[in-house]
Amino acid sequence: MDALVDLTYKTENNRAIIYLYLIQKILKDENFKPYFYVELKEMSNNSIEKIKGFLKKNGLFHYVEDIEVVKKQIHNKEKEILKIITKHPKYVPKLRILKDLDEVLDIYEHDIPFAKRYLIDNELIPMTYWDFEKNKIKRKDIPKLKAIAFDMEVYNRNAEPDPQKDPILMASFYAEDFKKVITYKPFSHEYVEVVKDEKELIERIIEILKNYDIIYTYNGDNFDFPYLKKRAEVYGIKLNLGRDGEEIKISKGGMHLRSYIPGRVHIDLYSIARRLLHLTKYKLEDVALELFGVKKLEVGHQNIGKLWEENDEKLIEYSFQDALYTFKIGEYFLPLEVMFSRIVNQTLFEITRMSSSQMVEYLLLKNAFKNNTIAPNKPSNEEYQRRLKESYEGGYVKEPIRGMHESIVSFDFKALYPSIIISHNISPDTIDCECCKDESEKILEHWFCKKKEGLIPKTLRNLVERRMEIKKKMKEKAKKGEIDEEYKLFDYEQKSLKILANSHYGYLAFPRARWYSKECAEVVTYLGRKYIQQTIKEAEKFGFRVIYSDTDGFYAIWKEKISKDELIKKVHEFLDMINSRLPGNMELEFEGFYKRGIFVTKKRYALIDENNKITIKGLEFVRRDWANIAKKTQKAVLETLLIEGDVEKATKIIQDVVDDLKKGKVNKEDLIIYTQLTKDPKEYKTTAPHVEVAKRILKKGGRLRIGDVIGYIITSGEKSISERAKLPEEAEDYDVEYYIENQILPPVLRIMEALGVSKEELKNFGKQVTLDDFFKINKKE
DNA sequence: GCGGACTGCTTACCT
DNA sequence: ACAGGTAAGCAGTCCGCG
Repeated sequence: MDALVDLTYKTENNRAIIYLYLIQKILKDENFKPYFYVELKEMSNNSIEKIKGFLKKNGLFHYVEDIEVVKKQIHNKEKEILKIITKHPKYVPKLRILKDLDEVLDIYEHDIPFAKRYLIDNELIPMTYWDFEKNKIKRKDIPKLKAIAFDMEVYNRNAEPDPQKDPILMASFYAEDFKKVITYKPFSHEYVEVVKDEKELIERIIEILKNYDIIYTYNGDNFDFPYLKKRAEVYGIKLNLGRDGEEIKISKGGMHLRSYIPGRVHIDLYSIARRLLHLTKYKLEDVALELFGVKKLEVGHQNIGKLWEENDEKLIEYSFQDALYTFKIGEYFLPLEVMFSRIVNQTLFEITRMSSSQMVEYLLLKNAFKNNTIAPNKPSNEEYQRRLKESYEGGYVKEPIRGMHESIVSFDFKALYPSIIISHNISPDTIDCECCKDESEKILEHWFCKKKEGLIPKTLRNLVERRMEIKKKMKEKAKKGEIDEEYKLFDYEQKSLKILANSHYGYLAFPRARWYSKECAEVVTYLGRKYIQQTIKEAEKFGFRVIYSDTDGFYAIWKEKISKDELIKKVHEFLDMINSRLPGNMELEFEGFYKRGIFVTKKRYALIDENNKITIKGLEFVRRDWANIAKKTQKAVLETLLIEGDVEKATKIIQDVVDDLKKGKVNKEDLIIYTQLTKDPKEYKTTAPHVEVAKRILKKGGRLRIGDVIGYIITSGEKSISERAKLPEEAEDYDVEYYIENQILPPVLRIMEALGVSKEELKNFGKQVTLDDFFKINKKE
């Protein structure tokens, strides 16, 4: 029983050999050859001879192993093209020059990495117990792999650690069978292992990591492994961590680094957490708190050197917890990533570093290969720039009826865009086809092939059908009370299928996509708007009052007072009517019932259900760029209004917070405003608080990366807000007026105003509780 | 010269 | 580095005003 864990290729005798790393052994495939396609203006022996002549003349012919004529689907037609098979992947870039020949129209699939190509062309599913004789799945459970979490602490002297000078202090490990902090200074802690010096530490790290299949890190791609490598170089040690003794490969993947260990799976959880969670900050402790509700011990990077010198055991505990929670987070994300790896058919290492558009693209490449279809090329830079400028209309958003509503029901379309794409066969290879030109019905001047299913609808239909099957199995299991391991795996699988299905529409309009089609994306949103608007019209006709709608769903109340049971009955009558009219697999669903809801503006509202569960959308409470004190106050006000409808009490809450702020009774942490740095501080055209803070951090020699989230406090003074923004550790006070006028009051006042509480009324409430500053604001408008 | 209105840039959200 | 639609803050500029 074995499974494919990783795959790469190596060069032996100038030949590329595919290495398949299974759990038990390593297999080699020496027969798979790199290739790409050449489309000729005219397929003829003469043209082929000219190409060969050109290659010979330019000393390129020895790169070519063979040239075949193959029949492929290209530009929606079957056509003979050349398949140029080369002796090594590195020759493919050199042979791209063929593109410029007179005889050649274009070249294709010349930029697909060789190991990925192997998985596209071969039926082999990674991370699955596989029958290598019969070439099929043996079992669906996740292969048992030995996993370890790894983390290092590094000396620092009030600045970024410098790998030329600053040593690694300790390494922590967490695995089921190995929990240790290894260092070279005596510390007393149950998990400490002491070695002689840093050199021995590095050797020990290598020795330990070589026992595991999966290595979890938190930012290991960009920090731990590159740093370890540089320190190892200082001692002349090679990081031969690979299964076959290969060295770790640290390469640039776009703006970031990636640390690849052949034959093992290095999973960096930082990028995964950023992709799959939705948090204010993404430090290890933030993620641990979110996922497990535990407060991890924190020491702050700048204190590590000091703690080390003081021999403080806290450092050991901190380091140990880093490894422990990295492991836990790894376990948490692994199943979903395994499902992506299986569905997209790429290795776990690659999958954990792919964006959703990349996953969609590799899935489409796989399906295109199965359909004998040539993949379109990635856009040139000019084409990319052209695409960037293209825009089109998106989803429909209805202006909400502002204020409080009671007994609200919500409806939404089940997977609106995927179902539109499938039902209307919308795809770059079906749009405006020659064969259906005289098709009577046109959508935005376009039509879609009626004879052949497009690549994207076909791929989507496969995802949707697989998901429905799994959901069915899950239902059966749940009925039998079998909420077991298999059930949980089904759940991960259906989740990953859903995520992939939902990514296809965005991919169509992604300017770097191979299968880009603005026209297709435009038709999808057009039909989406049409369906939701028609459904809203029908709902109104039926007797609902639609309060608000956004893209694929809407909130409604019944036109007159009725009981909840009657309302739910109306809901189902309406659904039956609508669904009987909808085409294909499109379906409107009942999403939920809410006792009350406050609608403020488009994309900003709050609801409460029968269990007093509150849902808040778009309001400041859910935004990271507001101080916690402002968010907490808004939440308290919303709760009071939604549960009790008591405006006066809400006013009192606000007054109390204002008083606390004035008295300086508010926690510093509650005053921090978090804002993401989205570009290099130099690039900003405007002055903004977080940018000013970022510039100061850099001036002091601190490290900042694009994408980092900066926390700051507005301190008192006369200058602009940006100039008064300070890092929490350097802020000595806070600007009371700023926090009252710019943080606390705007979010709560917007809600009060939505309820029609006039400024006059607020003033009166204020007088009763002797508010003073509260009214200053009201005066403002 | 002043204050409010308006604009551009920016962020983070919703679907 | 999947899309468009949207609200809102801050900084800077415009505009009216005897």
